[in-house]
Amino acid sequence: MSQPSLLKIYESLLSAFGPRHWWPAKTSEEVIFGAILAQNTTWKNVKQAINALKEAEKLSFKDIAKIDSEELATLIRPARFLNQKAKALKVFADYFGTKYNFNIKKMKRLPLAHVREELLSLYRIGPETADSILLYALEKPIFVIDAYTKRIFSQHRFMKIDDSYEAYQKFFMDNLPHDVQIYNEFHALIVHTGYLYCKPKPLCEECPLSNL
DNA sequence: GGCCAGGACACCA
DNA sequence: TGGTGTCATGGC
Repeated sequence: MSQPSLLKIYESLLSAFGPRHWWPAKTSEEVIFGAILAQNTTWKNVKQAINALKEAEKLSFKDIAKIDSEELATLIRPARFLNQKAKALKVFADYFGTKYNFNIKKMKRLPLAHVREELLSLYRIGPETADSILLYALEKPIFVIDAYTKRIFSQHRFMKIDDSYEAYQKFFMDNLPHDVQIYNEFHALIVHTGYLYCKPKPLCEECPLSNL
């Protein structure tokens, strides 16, 4: 039996769940906060940290550049790894201010590969965080791979669970149109599917992907 | 009360 | 290079 195409999987998830309207943030900067804070953390905890920043009126990198590290760590405490993530936000704020004068439009104008390399050089910005920023904040056509993607697509035998981030990304980008909207929606649908059906104990019989 | 989340990184062989 | 420990919260 041949495997269904990625586009077909995308379409069936889209019809099962509808558009996810990602990323759940009001501004590009808020996307970047979320991308850093969401590392290996539940979104519920991330929201608490973001709300704390909002209430303290610190949800902008201009403010993060000025804030004391310990105060920042306290605000983002619910998002785990507070000291590391506080440092990551400070480092990003520094970079964003120095290089782009806190202007997201300046970043958007540059080529994807150039910005990706810059992002990857920053503290605690690895491939998933960099690509989330590129896709959801800067609207660049790059596919985001996360733990749910690996779980779902290894379980369905498209890939092996231990295949590299780059291998997964190549698989998706070689088999889908290079389209920001599709990459955005597909990854959002994968996370939604994973959250509902592909926890460590999978609920495959209830998952829409089991019908393919 | 234990398990685990929308990772990244350091350290060691 | 790859394998493993660390980071140090809060919801279910």
